[in-house]
Amino acid sequence: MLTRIDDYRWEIPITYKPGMRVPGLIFSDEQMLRHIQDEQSLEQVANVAFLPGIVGRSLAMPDIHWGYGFPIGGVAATRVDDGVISPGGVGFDINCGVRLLRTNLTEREVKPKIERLLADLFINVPSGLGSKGKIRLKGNEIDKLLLKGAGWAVAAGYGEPEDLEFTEDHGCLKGADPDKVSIKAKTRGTPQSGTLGSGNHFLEIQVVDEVYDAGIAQAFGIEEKGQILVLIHTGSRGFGHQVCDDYLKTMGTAVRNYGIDLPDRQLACAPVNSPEGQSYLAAMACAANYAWANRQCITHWTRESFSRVLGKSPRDLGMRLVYDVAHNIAKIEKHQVEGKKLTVCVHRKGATRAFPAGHPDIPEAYRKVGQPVLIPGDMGRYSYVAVGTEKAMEETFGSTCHGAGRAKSRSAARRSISGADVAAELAAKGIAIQVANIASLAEEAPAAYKDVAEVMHITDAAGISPRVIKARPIGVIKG
DNA sequence: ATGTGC
Repeated sequence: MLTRIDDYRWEIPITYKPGMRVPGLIFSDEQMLRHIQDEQSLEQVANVAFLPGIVGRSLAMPDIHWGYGFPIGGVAATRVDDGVISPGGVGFDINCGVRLLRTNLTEREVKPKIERLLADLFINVPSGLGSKGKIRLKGNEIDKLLLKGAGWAVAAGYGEPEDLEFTEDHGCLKGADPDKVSIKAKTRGTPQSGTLGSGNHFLEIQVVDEVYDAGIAQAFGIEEKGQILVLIHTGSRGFGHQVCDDYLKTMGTAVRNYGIDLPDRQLACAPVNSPEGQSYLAAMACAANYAWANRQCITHWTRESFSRVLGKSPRDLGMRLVYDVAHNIAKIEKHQVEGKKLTVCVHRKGATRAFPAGHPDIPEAYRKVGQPVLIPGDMGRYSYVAVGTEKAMEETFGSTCHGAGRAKSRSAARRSISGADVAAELAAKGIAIQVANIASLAEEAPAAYKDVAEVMHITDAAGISPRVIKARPIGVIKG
């Protein structure tokens, strides 16, 4: 099924399955391929290549694993003129993403207070499955949040206007239309705004452990080993899930109405320019904005807790936002395809935008170095900051990986790993934890994930997102 | 990921 192009690129030829419109391209190496060879995820890469209007290649990042329709770690660009949009190419957790804060603090200052800090954060940042937040949205306030995203949160007193400058799309995707969102989605979303959620969502206090490119790190506000960072990983909670659910039904009907031929029902889609396609994009933008508002509120409470426990103002603590980037989203972007500038719908599902230096869509302060790419690992090992490149623009529509990728399913992890053992392992490594649900400790165990260092080795060597720094956790909040 | 499920 796979043809080796070079050490880090593997092709699924267009002839693999009749109906593929473009070849598949997987960024991986021999070692990583052993993890995925027997899974259905490669079949999903081939299936995505059937989508009407797909251009370039059906792409997969090194952290690819099986998902709904599209693989997680999949990227596909479709022509806006005559191509389709597919909710399965975005995922259930619309605008699941990562946000990184820098601080002036060092490990030495924080370590003695880590337990108090975690305890304060755990109370201040609502977390856990089905958890409700402390924001009370009344009347049509939810619609304003859906229209304005992170800007709503800042206007409501959660964070600083400067935060928006360092958020992808300033934390607000254009074209959001709350009228395209079901009452059910709004009902689920209203009490959950400003909550971390569960599963692999987390808030981590980390220490800079290795610096690969001091110049770029410096531009991002990361100065040295030992510096404290905060990484926040969450999405659009039940709201985005409901939006996805609603539109999968709509798209199921659209596939029949427009006579779209697909190898898998889960790839349900509609022409980008159809009423169904446009409605999904408008609802998806609402969910993206919900997630950005969510991460913005959590940022505010994080600053509050640090300030309270360390007895300094957030400004003195230097808790500036490095960046906030989505890894489950579809975006209308212009890309060079076979020598021509084309407007495409880039589906990034478990894939991070990685725009190069000079791109107008990245913050002015980073224009000379490129977009920060935030890659969470697992709670026992490390996470990375990388940077977007021109090569990513050429080869992957400006995209890269999004994390470690699971090595064991949730159920397999529960069967083979004990939560108590994980707690002991983390304690032995000096990593403090606060968990809403003890069962999630086994599911989220380091052993349930692949080594994110292997993933980053590939994206670095392939040139689509070179490493800038590595950070290790010293305190973890899990939903 | 998610009030784990039609």
